[in-house]
Amino acid sequence: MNLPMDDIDRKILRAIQRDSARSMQDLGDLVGLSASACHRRLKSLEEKGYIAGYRAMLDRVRLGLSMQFFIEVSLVSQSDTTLEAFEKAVKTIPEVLECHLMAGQSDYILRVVCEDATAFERLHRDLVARLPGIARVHSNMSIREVKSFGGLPV
Amino acid sequence: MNLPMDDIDRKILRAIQRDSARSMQDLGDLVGLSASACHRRLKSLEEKGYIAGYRAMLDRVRLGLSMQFFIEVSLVSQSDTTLEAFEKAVKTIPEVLECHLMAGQSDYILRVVCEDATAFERLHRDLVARLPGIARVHSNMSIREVKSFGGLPV
DNA sequence: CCTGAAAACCATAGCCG
DNA sequence: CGGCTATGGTTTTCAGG
Repeated sequence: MNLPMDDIDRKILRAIQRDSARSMQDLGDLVGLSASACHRRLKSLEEKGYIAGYRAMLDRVRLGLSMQFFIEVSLVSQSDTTLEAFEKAVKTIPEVLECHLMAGQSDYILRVVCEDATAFERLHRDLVARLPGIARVHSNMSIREVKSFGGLPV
Repeated sequence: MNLPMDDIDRKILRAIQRDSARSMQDLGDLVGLSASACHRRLKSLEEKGYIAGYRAMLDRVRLGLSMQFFIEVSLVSQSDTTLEAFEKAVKTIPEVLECHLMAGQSDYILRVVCEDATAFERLHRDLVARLPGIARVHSNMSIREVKSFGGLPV
């Protein structure tokens, strides 16, 4: 169940994490297999849990979400209740795309997006108002996505 | 071409960014449309550039990439040549999933993944060796993904 | 702009090397 | 395990409201 992944499996994973809209025929051609053999491999990889799902990637800028921030948040305490309350609240805010609990000082890093400066002011106020237990907030704006997520190294 | 996006379009985008493997029939049912009408809407959204692509999301932990870092990098200078050399090099390192040029001090934030502490030591040395113009590096480890990317707010 | 049916296409299972 | 073939389902197109 675990390790038996060969070069063809890796090729399949590499291919579909860049573009999952290909036909089995095309995918097979790409990795050097017939469509049916390729399909069998893919199903097996899915069953073994290597594939978490299939999604459409939307164009952030096209949707008007041109600003992106990494916001560092420190909490007033690191008690379980404080952390749990914060984490529960953070999950309900759509502009917060991701939230990571960081090693070191029990800080969080949030990745947020919004339309423009006005929207960010609103969002910032909203975050401070709705997230409980905040001690410090520091916003870092991304000027440019130099390298965008293009898949895991497999 | 730009604004005419109604509630059904948004429902379609919300649905496919969570799961793009549904049939047109199911997607149509979900948004209250026949398969053909839904298909026409989807094609139109693609043509208008709202959809950047379709991808398989791989399971990071299942692939053994259990560690994740946000690495802050400062460069020795902010001349165009320094920045360009750094950015070109950063794109070639597979473990660097993303790289952002940050506002403020011409710093970068890199999101990197790796297997374990040993792999991180290797990767860290590799980064310092291969990325030109580095003045300072500070690695922040994510202990836990509190909220994982689940799509843009649309 | 939608629905519903027809046509083209594709995923998928069975069977044999 | 992989290839080939057949079939059922899905996407995609088209006629009509």
